[in-house]
Amino acid sequence: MKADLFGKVLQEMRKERHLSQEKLAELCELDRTYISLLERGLRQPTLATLFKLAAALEINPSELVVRVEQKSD
Amino acid sequence: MKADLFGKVLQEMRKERHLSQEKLAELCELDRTYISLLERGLRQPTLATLFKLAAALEINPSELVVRVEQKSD
DNA sequence: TCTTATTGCAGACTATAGTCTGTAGTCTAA
DNA sequence: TTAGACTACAGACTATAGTCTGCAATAAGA
Repeated sequence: MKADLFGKVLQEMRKERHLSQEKLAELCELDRTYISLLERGLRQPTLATLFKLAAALEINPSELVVRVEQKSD
Repeated sequence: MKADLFGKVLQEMRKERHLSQEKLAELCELDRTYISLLERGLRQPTLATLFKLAAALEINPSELVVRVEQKSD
């Protein structure tokens, strides 16, 4: 699994929902700069963080993972 | 998301495959004691670790997450 | 018994997830 | 020009993921 795939998925999902990094961070109670790190592939979320992000994006956590898998092909 | 759900799923999947913690650890290049910590809900894997575990269990990472979601209900 | 396989668990450690503060760059609208 | 919204990024920090070593407990089989 390439390190930056999740970041790309996260950014796509966030932009589709017209959310700023700051607004997303607020929704999932994470730091704004950490969202930036995730999107740039400089951090890997834990499973608990994945669930928080998915909830904020109103998507199933597993669906987020599916999108990462699809990018792996 | 309750902290120990993933651990239960992991243990179920491992036992279905008749793998010891040690063998699973070897397959995904993680420490045996860490598998134990995961199964007991004392650690949360990162996304990268989730992918490693799924590969060792010969299952899609997203399918692992689906099982955690199902336990959340 | 004894041995082997398996797992829990403690303790000390290293690597990285996640926070906090601040600065600078870009873009858009007034 | 300037002000506001957005983001990249640096640095120093705290919390937790993940490793390593070793010991104790249990169960199953010779």
